[in-house]
Amino acid sequence: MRVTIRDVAHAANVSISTVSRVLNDTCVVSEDKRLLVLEAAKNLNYRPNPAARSLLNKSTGGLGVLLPFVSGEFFSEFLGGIDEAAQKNDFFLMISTSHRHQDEFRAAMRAMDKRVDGLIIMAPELGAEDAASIPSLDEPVVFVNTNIDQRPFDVINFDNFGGAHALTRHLLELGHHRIAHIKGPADARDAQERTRGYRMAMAESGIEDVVALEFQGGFTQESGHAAANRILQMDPRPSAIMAANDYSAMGVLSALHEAGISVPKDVAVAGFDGLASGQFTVPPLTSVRVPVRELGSTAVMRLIDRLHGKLADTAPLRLDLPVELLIRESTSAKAVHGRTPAFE
Amino acid sequence: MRVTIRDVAHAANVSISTVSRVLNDTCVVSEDKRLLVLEAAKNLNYRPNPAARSLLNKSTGGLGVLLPFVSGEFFSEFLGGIDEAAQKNDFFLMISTSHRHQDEFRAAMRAMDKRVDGLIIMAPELGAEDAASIPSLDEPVVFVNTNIDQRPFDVINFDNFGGAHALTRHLLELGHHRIAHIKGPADARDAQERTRGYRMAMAESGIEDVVALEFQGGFTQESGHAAANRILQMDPRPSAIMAANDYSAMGVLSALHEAGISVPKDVAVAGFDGLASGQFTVPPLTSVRVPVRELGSTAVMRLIDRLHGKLADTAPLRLDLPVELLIRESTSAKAVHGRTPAFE
DNA sequence: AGACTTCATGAAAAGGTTTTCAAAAAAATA
DNA sequence: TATTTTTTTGAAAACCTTTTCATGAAGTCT
Repeated sequence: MRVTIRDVAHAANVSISTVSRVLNDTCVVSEDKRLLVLEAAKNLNYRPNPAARSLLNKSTGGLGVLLPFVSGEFFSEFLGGIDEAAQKNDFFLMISTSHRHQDEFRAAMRAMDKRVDGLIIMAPELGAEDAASIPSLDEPVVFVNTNIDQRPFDVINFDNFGGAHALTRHLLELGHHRIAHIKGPADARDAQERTRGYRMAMAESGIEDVVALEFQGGFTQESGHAAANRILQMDPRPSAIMAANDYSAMGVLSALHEAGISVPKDVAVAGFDGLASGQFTVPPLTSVRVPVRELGSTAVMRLIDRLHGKLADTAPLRLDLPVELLIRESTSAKAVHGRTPAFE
Repeated sequence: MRVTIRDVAHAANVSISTVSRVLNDTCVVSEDKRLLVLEAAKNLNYRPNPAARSLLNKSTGGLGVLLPFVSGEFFSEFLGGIDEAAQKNDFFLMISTSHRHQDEFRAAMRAMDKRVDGLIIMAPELGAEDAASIPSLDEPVVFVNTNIDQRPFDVINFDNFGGAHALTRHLLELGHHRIAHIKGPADARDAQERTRGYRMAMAESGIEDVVALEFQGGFTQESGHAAANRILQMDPRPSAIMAANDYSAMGVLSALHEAGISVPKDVAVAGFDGLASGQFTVPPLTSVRVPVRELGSTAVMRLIDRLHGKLADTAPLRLDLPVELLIRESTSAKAVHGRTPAFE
């Protein structure tokens, strides 16, 4: 933090206003002074102080991203989509994690406040009552993968319900009746939607007593592994397991393998998210591809449109991105001896 | 950007100095005024402007992270380690990607400049000549997974050479002689080190003509897949393939599977990085675990120590984090019918 | 009680930039 | 040439804090 605009002005023998004008080319300045300034700035390695600048501008050129975790394939792809879109539009990125905790969430909000021009928030665990108590910020916010109804925010989600419904139907059509379901974190809205899709499909097939088939999980391999072991102890053993996400499903595969149970011959397994690594499990995992990368880029574009005032009096967005059923060998016995799912 | 410290001062009927003192509790102020200020600030929902603050302080409370990509298991875990350590120390995080491009790298450097107190840079493709031309910043920098010699920066790397050497020896000890090697990006220093380890181990075994066994890859599944197909056309076919990272190795597995070649019976396969998803490939992938999460947290801690001036006149750090050989079924035939690698 | 120290408080400067406003210089018009 | 218009330039205000300095009040000591 050394060389300032004054130094450049002095070196070029002009006023600081002129330097500012040249560097932002905001006005016409005579060619000779222009060159003088440019050279002085270069020689001194002058780099404007963004703090001073944004104090006037009231804009930082940054976007804030608040999400539960930063690692894991799901969040990582999401960030990739965000990063790409942000970079293309010359915004820098500030990133914070909540770990699904209220207090970390609030702390992150506070930290982002006024350091960025807008926020993208993914907080699936955010309930209606929490939402009401969100500290109000001055920046526009786009919520993703979050159920926020009562506030005038843009919201972009996946069609979790539809995906889970289609996936459950797929299992039913394969002839499965006793389909166990490993749920996601109890307070995560996306997980709840998936469970809702499962229940609906089951109910439509006339299978009512579904609660006994549901097991609590936590979107992690560990929880999937543990739940699978409990499922294996049920007396009429379920012939299929639908996990709320791919990580849980991988834990299930691992537990079944340890127990010497063949997939999908003895038990079919399905996940949710369509992670790339699902292609490489044994057997490759049936899942529902959610366009998580696209979610990131769409959110950025929407946010930037808001920032540019293009959407000044547009109604808040409610968008559910479509999902896609990925049928692989963990459910579809016929495919077991076929080739690996397409490798692109 | 509405309510300022003036408004609070006015509401509490004190001077702005007093408000500042209360909010930062930097001096003693009488209890009655203190309460008045606190209440006014709360009522008005006052949140200090970080730009104004850092203009005085010359500190932002942020760390910048510059890395090739933000998605993918490797970078994702790295970010996880960084995030955890940064959050614990109350630093926010600014993140940029270079995509291995010089110009994006420079743009990111410029964007970070003065917006953060220090930088963590991962730029494996940065050569000696590039390093010399790094735009000089005022903030301290810790380089990770980057070969920078001639500058007084802290540098933390993995023992890529040692890991590759050990992995190659493992294959040699299994009786393989014709071990093909799929290299990483030509300009990536970490990839070069891995190739060096491979060559050294081969040479030590008296295998000299190693160049014919080397194939160019790019750290991606696609490149591994393509290279494997070329390897399969060699006349005395190699009995083992050592890829420069796990993603390439997964591409290899995929190509071998398509060609109906059994792993490890016909061809043994090994990767590098020890990604979690390597547990789930068919068969599970032998690899070298690099402590990438730890790399992130170590870098943060080192950087924060520098910021606090604790290392004022300490010599720049040169640290190679130890790596660990992970032997799984893709190389070790005996394990093929054993159980899945430990699931924790 | 007087001199001196401690304490709480406010005024003002500083930090680095952008931008408004006015002045000066140059060009154009009569 | 005198006057008006246009163009270029610099001075200063503004942005929002923190911090130094000075002031006045309160407390302490002989």
